Amino acid sequence: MPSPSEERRPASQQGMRRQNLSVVLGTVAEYGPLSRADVAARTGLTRAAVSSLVVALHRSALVVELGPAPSGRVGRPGNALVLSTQGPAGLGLEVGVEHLAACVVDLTGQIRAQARVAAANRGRPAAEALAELAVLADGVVQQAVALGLRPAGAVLAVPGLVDSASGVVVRAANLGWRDLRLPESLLGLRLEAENEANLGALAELWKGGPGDFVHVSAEAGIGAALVVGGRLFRGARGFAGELGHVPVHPEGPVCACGARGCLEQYAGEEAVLAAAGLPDASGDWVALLAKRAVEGAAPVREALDQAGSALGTALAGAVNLVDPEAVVLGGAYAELGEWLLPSMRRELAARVTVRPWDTDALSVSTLGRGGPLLGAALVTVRRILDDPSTVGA
Amino acid sequence: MPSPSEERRPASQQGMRRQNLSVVLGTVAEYGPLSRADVAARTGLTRAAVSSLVVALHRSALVVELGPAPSGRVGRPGNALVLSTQGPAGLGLEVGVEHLAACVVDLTGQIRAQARVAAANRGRPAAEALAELAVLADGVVQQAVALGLRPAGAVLAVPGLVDSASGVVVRAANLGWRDLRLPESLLGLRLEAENEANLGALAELWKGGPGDFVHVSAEAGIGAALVVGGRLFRGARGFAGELGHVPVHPEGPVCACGARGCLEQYAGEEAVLAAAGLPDASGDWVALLAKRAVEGAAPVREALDQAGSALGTALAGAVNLVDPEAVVLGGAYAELGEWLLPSMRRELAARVTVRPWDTDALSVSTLGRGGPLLGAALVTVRRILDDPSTVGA
DNA sequence: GCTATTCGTCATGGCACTAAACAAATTAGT
DNA sequence: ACTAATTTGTTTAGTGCCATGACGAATAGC
Repeated sequence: MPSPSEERRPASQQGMRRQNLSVVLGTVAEYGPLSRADVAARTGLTRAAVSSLVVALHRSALVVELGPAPSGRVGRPGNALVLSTQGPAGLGLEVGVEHLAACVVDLTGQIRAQARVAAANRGRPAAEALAELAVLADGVVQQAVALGLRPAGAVLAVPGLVDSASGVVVRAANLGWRDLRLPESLLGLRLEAENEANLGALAELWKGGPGDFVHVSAEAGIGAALVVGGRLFRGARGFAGELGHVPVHPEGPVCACGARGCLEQYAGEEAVLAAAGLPDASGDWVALLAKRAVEGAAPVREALDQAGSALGTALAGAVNLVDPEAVVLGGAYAELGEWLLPSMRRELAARVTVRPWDTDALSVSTLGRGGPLLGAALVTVRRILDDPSTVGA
Repeated sequence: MPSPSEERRPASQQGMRRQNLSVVLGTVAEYGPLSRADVAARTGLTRAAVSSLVVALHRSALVVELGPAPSGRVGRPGNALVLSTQGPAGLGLEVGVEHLAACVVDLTGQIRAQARVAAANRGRPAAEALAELAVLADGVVQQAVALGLRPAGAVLAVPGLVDSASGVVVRAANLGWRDLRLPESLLGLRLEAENEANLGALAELWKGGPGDFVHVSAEAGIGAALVVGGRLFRGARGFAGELGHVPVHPEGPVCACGARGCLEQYAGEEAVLAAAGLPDASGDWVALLAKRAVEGAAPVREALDQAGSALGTALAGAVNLVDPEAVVLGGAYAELGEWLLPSMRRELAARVTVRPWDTDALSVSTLGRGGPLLGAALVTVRRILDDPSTVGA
């Protein structure tokens, strides 16, 4: 009794066309300026087929020709194709506890317009925050339009749990949001929400990271986004990546979640601040910790070392289970990497023993706090690259 | 700079044909006897297209017609199609520490021929074991051929690490195998090797389990196969699922792997036997433990309860990370489920708190020790169902 | 200037599916 | 019992997409 594998969709000629459009566009995107003949050679399609596909991509403003350029080689020079920097684009939005942000990214992944404002969103009515965000976004979109870009979709990064099927924000504790259904569109664009840690991981992936990694992101809670085979792994119900509640010391202190010895009890915001002797810190506590650590405050450094140790232990379990190519420290903790990494590496080296483990496989995200917003904008861009046929002429 | 997603293969008309063959065959496989019109309705293909595809599938002996049967409804009755039980089949092989086994499974997943012999394979030269296995397999294949079946591939279940890219058995400690390259073919069939725990999980999946689960399998070490979206998840290097070396008590006893407090130190064979007061047990230690537990031996029950507790703690971490639909206890420990489950459930309930967790989501495999062998045979069958075009006329 | 080479396009053909018509086989109704 | 209606499976024509091969265009080397 063979089981239902995936959805069983028949292949059609249109599907074939769709896929080949994506193949050509993806090849151009990945391997820089390429002539039609280059694309044909790389993909296995014929030059004739590539030509026909390029016509369609050109009509949708997805690729542009650079014009014939002397190649130095014998023969007629090719007409190089590149991704259009004036075509469809992605709009990324972010609601943080203390800020709002928006940006537009073109097909090449470059940020072309952005804006950010401080805002006290903790406990603020969602509608109010979203209204202010819409104004911010409108300005960014107008800048982008002036540059010849045409945003094709909007994705909102939320610091909380998002049900990816329904798009409902199940809860975002730091904002006080609960079971919030977002409007379906914003500025005439389809609007989607996604967890910010996931988006940070996607940004990391799409900006050249490896195809399999664990992206640790500590903001409010401690989350881990799993990227598997170039895709974000959401789990059966979309709750994958709750690294913060992996048991580290099974008999440890009781966590807010009810269990004992969760990672958050050792490496969460509250725990670290308490250990550092700054239990009442508020605002940008990460920057505060970094500042004190730079200054050489021993208790702070000690606290971060302990937190890194706990993180490393939990991650060792994750690495043993999931066998990722790399582990990336992102989100707010990226800025504390200097003090967290040594003990994290120590634990990983000691506990990942059954397979080869390179300490350099643990690294700090280069995107910093901008990751989620960038990832949000890139969702739309990647969707276009994956299926160019959705873009109208 | 968009990143390389997957391999970028152009779609061709042959590819379209391949996929639609698979769609039709898969639909027939999943939804029982179906007329061409039924298949067309279910898949969205036209009746004409289905007819053409069925001709090809029939030629490859993959489907057979049952003949027109009165349907009770108005109109010409359909000619029901079912999977052939006389066509291509899969050969599964198994080398255990104390046995050899082989079986042939038809397209419907039914075991049609099997054999099993006791054999002392610990430390035995691999060539010798494989030679005996070949004899066993030959007999099974002859039975299958007499039933009209034609095995199309052989898969060997090995209690050890298999590099899935090269097919080399990196190490199988209990057999004493190390970096062993298996012959490319056996009885004229292409031969592949795969870890037995993975195959057990695949059998579970293909015999109707959910599409996302963690399959715990304790034989020599403790392994966990992750099934994600209906596929076995192997990790970046193929080493995913090392549940046995997830840290449970970070300061615990030193494990053979060099780390401290690995799960194996609490729920591995040695640890459990020692705790049960049977440190010198050998042979079928699982059966021995089960027997003593049934008899009511308190130290044995206590030892199993402790082991279950450690298993549950480690699994709680895994569930928090991976969010599976279910956890299945398979392999040798399946037979000890009665005594392991209560404490496992207790830990899971206490530590999986952030998401809903149903205690029934932890269950014991119904396949028992036959899982890996069945899974091995099913690999070939599934491959045919996934790409029927590989089957010659 | 001539040849060789490479690029992009055009014309032709093949393949796989859709669309529509048709023959076959059954039920329902008069 | 005969006709109408319905459903099945096949047949025929048509469409879309890619492969093949030929052609003009543009360049380097001689």
